[in-house]
Amino acid sequence: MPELAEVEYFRRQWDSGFGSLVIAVASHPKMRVFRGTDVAALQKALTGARLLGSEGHGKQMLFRFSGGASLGIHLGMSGRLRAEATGMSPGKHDHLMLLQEQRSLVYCDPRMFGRLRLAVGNGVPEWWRNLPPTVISPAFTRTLLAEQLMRRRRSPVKAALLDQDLFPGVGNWMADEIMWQIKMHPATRAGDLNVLQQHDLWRVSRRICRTALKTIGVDWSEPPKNWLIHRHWQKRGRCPRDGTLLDHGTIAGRTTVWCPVCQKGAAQPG
DNA sequence: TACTCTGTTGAATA
DNA sequence: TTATTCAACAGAGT
Repeated sequence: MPELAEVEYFRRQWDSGFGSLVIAVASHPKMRVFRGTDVAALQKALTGARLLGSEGHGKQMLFRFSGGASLGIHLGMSGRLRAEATGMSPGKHDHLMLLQEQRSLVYCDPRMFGRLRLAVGNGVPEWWRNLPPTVISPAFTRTLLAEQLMRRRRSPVKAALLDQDLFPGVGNWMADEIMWQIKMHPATRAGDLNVLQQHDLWRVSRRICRTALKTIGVDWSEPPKNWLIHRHWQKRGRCPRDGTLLDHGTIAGRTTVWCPVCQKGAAQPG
């Protein structure tokens, strides 16, 4: 589920815990989500610490605690965050629970492709430094995009959209949404875009990120009715623009949906 | 039963 | 060597 806006929504689910102490930490310490992380150290660092705030960057999140500890969370394919009333015991997939006086902050992840990590001491964690510019930031310039498209000139544009170093936070549905809104076949080679197409990609990807953050990211409300996302997982979905039966296939290793009429003109996959 | 999946990684391949 | 594709991870839903 979680792409840019979904991650932002889940990050806010822990806002109610800001300013409160973590009384105890419950975990499933042997689960895959803790790979590479010392769970005992994590429990020790967070127990008795106060949750100060959080930041998001693409699909990554950082939660800051008093005493200098930072908890990094990536939701993977099926991770979620929620706040529960106190007294709940962890469910099968609730791999980390931060117990506070008024609530419990829960990380749940059935498939465990997500990841939890800890940094202690003051300063920015090593894994939170040198992050690429977010799509909606001023540093995400047309020039930067053009350079990166040229570097990956032989790969499909869809693969470039899924590259977290270039479009942090963009995932499968957002990539398909962007390609559909700019009316370009997702298998188009990155190096084949002319200047106008590059500009379209830049402008539309920023607009889609902003709009998704304002809807899904705030309260899980629906993005605009005419977006492709609403037809994306329908078995026989039709293009919101022209009603054509949507085509689907695997591009850049991922399920991809596109309209064969308004997104034609590029090389076919395979 | 068999096949799907909104993600990332490291190995295999071109 | 460099860039891209693929299999693996693990569980739930169809």
